[in-house]
Amino acid sequence: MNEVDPSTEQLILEAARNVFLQKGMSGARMQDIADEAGINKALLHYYFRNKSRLFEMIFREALQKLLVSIKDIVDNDMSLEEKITTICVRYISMLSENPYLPLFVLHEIHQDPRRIIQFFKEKEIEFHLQKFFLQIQDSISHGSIRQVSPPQLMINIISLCVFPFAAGPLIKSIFGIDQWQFQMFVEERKKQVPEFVLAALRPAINNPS
Amino acid sequence: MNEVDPSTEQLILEAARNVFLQKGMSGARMQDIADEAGINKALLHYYFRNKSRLFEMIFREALQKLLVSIKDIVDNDMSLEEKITTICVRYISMLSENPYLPLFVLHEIHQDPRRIIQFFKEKEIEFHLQKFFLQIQDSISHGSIRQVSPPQLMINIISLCVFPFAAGPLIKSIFGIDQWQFQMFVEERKKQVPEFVLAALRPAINNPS
DNA sequence: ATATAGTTTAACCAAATGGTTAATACGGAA
DNA sequence: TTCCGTATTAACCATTTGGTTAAACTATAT
Repeated sequence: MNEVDPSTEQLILEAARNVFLQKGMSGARMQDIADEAGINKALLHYYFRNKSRLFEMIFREALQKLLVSIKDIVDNDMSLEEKITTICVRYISMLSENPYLPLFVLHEIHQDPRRIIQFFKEKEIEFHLQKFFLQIQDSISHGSIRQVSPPQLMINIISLCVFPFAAGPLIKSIFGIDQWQFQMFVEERKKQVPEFVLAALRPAINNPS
Repeated sequence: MNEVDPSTEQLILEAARNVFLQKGMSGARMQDIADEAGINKALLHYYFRNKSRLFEMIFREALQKLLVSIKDIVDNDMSLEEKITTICVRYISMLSENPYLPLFVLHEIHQDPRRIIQFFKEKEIEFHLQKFFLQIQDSISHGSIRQVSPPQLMINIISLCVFPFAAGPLIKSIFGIDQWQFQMFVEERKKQVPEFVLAALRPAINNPS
């Protein structure tokens, strides 16, 4: 009796996830979510007080998936080269299964940047970031990669992984390809992007002084 | 009498631009736009039949600015290296002055991908694209850059230029920097990105067989 | 069986929102 | 001055939308 039937709650969350990720907070209608879940609209308010709360659940979950998976990948003892390759491959894979994640999160953060403030207090993103930056600096000092600003490099890597998903429909349209060909294109990037980044980091040919 | 007072129409478009770029189609309220323009809500409907039409104007204009500036840059007789550098510098500059453009356009295309179909019929994007791809192929054959898929390379370049703007608020938050420092960061990218791309394209050191 | 607690629904409500209308202000032509 | 067409507004309307309520349903324990 005191136990909540998880299936309904999960059903709603699943439906909300679909609708919110597709239409965003302002574009989503509670009725849409109810329909998608095959339940009455009032039931949404029974489980989740209001639209904002329901949205919050989905947004946090999405932000989590988007940021924490980076943290997890970065936070281990691989070499920089291995790490970069792993980030790209795993991150592109994750996004292939959640292609709407980036645009959704970016759009909602843009709507209200306060949405992230609290988040970073909890997780220790900055800490893990610092460690990664140090590793980059070490590789530079060591001469194994060429001089580059760690934050710039990091944004470069993220850009190359994430942007194609945010721009999915545009890319399909420009290249005149369908969903399936797009997936091939993205699959190809799992090889291309790490190659590209590592090539960009290779120290220039020694000047023969 | 027959002449429309341009100032009011422009005033509305300016206001609509601000509001739509900030909040998107579904998040924008006609009242917001009227307020922003300092006029009555009915006047919006007098000049532009309805919300969709007004939105269409702004969206087309935005898409135009985002895509045509690429075309213009790509369509000249520079060397590939010059062209890449020019694209990055000019495109990042343009986006610095229109930072909301990417997220707005990407989000609205995602909402309704049909919005682009018509657009590509008019412009000859594909044609210019083909020319650019051929130039890349030539450079590869010529051995002046290493083997790389032209579409992948193109998406790489666009990603590196555009993504930081789509992720502006997120980047500020992660790095704990303010608007001004972010602008510095972006300014720095005008150098970093072309450097990065050209380094990635430099042919590998000859294998000494 | 029936009381009880959690679950689900149909019907309803108030506010927000896109859009309309009729009346008014304005500015130049006659 | 007096028209007359354009520009502008206040008031209004219909629909949508987030949210509420009270009743009905379900299952379990006694």
